[in-house]
Amino acid sequence: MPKDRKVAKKWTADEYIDDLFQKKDAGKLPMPNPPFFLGMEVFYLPIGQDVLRDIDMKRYERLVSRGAVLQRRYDPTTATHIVSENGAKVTATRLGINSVLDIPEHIRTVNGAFLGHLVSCYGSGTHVRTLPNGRKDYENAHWPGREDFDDPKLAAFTERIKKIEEIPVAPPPQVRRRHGERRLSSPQPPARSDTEDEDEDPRFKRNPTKSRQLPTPSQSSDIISRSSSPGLPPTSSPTPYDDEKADSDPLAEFYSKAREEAELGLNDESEFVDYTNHGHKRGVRTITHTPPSVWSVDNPRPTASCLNQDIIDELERLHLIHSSRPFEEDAWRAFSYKKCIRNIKNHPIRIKNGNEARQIYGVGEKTASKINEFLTTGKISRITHELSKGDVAAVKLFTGIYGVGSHTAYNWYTLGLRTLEDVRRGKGGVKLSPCQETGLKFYDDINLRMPRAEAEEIFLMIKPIALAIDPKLSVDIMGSFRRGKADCGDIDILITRPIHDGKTHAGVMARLWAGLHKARILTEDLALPSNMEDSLECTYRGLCSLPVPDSRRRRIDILMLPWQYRGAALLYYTGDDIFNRAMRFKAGKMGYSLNQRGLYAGVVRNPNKRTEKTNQGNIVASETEEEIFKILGVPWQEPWQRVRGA
DNA sequence: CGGCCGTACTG
DNA sequence: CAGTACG
DNA sequence: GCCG
Repeated sequence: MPKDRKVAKKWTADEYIDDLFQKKDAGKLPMPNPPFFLGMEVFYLPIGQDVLRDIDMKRYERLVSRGAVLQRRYDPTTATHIVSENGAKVTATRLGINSVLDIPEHIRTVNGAFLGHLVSCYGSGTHVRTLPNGRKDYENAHWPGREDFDDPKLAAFTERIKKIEEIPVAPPPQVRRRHGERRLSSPQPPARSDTEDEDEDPRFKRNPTKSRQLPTPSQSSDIISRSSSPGLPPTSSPTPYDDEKADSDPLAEFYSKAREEAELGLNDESEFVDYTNHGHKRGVRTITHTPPSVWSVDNPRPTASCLNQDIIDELERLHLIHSSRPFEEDAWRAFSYKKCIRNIKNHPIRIKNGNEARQIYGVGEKTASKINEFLTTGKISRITHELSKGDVAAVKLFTGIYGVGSHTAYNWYTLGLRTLEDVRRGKGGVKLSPCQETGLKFYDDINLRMPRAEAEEIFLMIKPIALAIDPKLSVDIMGSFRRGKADCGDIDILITRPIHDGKTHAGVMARLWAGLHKARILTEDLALPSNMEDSLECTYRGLCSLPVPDSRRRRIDILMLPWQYRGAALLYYTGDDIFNRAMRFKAGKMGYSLNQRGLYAGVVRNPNKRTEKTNQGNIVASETEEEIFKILGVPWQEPWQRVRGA
């Protein structure tokens, strides 16, 4: 019984939620009116990992008794609200996402004070009429509305408010900062006002009392960020790096290393399969504070940190330079820089010199010395030199055209083309493929991300059209949408069909394609499946738009696959790409091969031709994502936790 | 020194 | 086949 | 460009 404080039962959140709903179902929970949380699905993130505070229990109860549904695990696809008293970084980490900015826009994020606020505003209901029989008439009642959750005093994360305001604004130009300069800290409104709330304990307002547990890197970086503007090092504040270092550095230092080493075939406590065959498993064991598993895919990565943002900006430039050049070596250099960037983003403490950078997995001698150059001189001469040539800018511009990669772009540059207008005019005699024509025509639209809501809206128009063709089709929206992202670069739809009645979805793609064009949802095709007519497995790529005036073109991919492959297909089509690579990499090291059709054992490859398979192998798993995770020894991760890239 | 994911569509 | 794209 |  939660009320018996004397008994002092320690409740975990899950237990308490279960208990609450049991009571509610049994009619034992008092249900005060009005039920103004009806329709809300809340993920409440209490402070501390295990034992609930009294205040949290009280709030849980209040939420449930007023009609809210509580999520045991965060699910962005159904959540309407997140309540968190934690800082942005801790919250992001515990939601399994990179940043609170990845929380879909429609989900309101509020702090714990919101409950008291709502109760005080609406506690007895506003405009609720009491009927003669004593019951209440809620017909014209005034419920807490959007504005209540937008109240800055109740907003959990000011950065989300900022983000919503910023949406129409174009991305800011990259500002060069010299060494030693800090970013302008934008005037941040106070994160929270110390409201006089009925049940607020001021001790818990700000500091996530880092409870007796080992500090995690994200926790410590959270504290750093809160001591000044979000995500930035304190200007001259009393939180010197050394203090942080003393407490989180030794662990933090090698988290990304551990994760990355993992990716490359070191070990995992639970599995402990000797993938490397090197025999000295102990070396890894000496790391006592590592997360339970060290494979990259096994642990949701901690929050991105902006501590080393200036360094990352420089590495991004190096990445851009090399990805602009159509040579294989450059492609791999770009690959390396991307890896560096990922790992440095995960590095929870400020890098002070090249030596420190060199300790980070993925940062080699060359990059470390470049970082050192940047930290001492404020610039990297190599970057200045390379960028002065002008090819990088042109290639970047041209590769923005769908269907134009670094080779084509670089050729055009060599031919003297510099602008999109040059391309349009066919300068230098360049000819565009049909798909590139479309890419050029809708250059701006294609390079723009769409709000999550629009992706959903388009999907909800497509789904019934598909189901009209065959009501038994399974039609899902995948990609960044399924990962719960607030905005989507494209719409990914996976279609398949159960086989248990002996029928198939053969020919559906052709009919759907026609139907979607007729409905004016599909506007242009980029790549048609080779055989839409009767294949069970095909890919469509194209553009679509909401069939209303002035709507933008959006990229859409439709993938069809046999039912048996559904799990592997979900896995593939959900991504993200880095997560997929890591899974495939791990599969490879374990002697499997993973693709969108399944996990295969015994695949033999031609040692000369990398992609060529001498032996197809036997399918081991493919019907569900879970079995694939299980066989690969990867702890289950929800789609929105599968984020490895930026 | 070789590997760095594995596949589908275009022309 | 090379080039580009997808997650 | 980094790693084994």
